[in-house]
Amino acid sequence: MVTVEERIKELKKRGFKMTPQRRAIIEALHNDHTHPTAEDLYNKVKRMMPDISLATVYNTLELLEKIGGVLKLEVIGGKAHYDPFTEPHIHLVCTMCGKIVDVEKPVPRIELSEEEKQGFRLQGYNIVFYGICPDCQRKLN
Amino acid sequence: MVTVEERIKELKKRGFKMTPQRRAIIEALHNDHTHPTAEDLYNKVKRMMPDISLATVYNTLELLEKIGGVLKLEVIGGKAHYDPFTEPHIHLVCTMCGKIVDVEKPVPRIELSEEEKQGFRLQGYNIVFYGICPDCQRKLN
DNA sequence: TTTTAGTTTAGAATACTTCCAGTTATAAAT
DNA sequence: ATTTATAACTGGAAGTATTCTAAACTAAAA
Repeated sequence: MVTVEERIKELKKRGFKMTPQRRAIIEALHNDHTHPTAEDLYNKVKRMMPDISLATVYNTLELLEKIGGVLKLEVIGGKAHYDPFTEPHIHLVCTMCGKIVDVEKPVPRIELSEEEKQGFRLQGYNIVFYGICPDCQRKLN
Repeated sequence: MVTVEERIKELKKRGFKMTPQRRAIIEALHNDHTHPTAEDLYNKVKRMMPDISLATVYNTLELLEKIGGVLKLEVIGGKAHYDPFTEPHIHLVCTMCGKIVDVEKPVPRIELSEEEKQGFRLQGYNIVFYGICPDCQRKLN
């Protein structure tokens, strides 16, 4: 797991300025394993930094995404979730409440032949499982 | 590949009414292998049926989704795409323009252990490859 | 036919995200 | 330390995609 300091070092190395807002957002993201949305992070950071803007959270997440510092998960119901753990891994998504958890399992290696690639220059792939989480199963009864 | 008539029969069997709008939307969807958005379908159907409403397209797609008659793909950039081919298959998505194509390859079987499921009741899984399509590669030069 | 319950329509409402203009702060240069 | 140039921040407006609403309409059953 990459640390907060490593992410910050990477940003500086690329010539971006370090600000208290960025540090707070990166820390909040790294201390949160629930795959928070931008708004979740905004609410967390606002407790320590009441004047921060939601736009700054979006800007910082976009910046992190560009340098490979966060995975943006656009899986269900219009709200993007962010994952600080950027190594390839499988996600498990609840189709009722949208909750996302990581699956601790080696990602199966899937290769596409040249024909299957259809001329695309491949960048990677995602595997997402769908299901109903324990909480929502309980609500069904 | 399931036909338009089979989809319509399925809707009737479940007690839904058949309307010219629904038929037109289902036909437009089945004749389109580009994974259209709701708006794409709206624009296509409007040529034959100028008074149709975008809301009807959304309603019909939601209805189809409920009976398993279409796959809703929420992969990139906020706009849902719809796929009339509902057998499990791999998708290839362009990260520059959002284009989606099907991959003709048997879907690898991936099993999760009880521990890996974390109490979820599984419903299925998706595999999505990301890359840059031939058109967008050309634009890069 | 008549009935009725489901469907369509247009536009309003909502939800998430991006954009914008003015202000402020960082980091480099002096 | 001070200055300076530029990047980043803020709050609110704007932009998209989708859902909601209420009135008018219509498919299908009686």
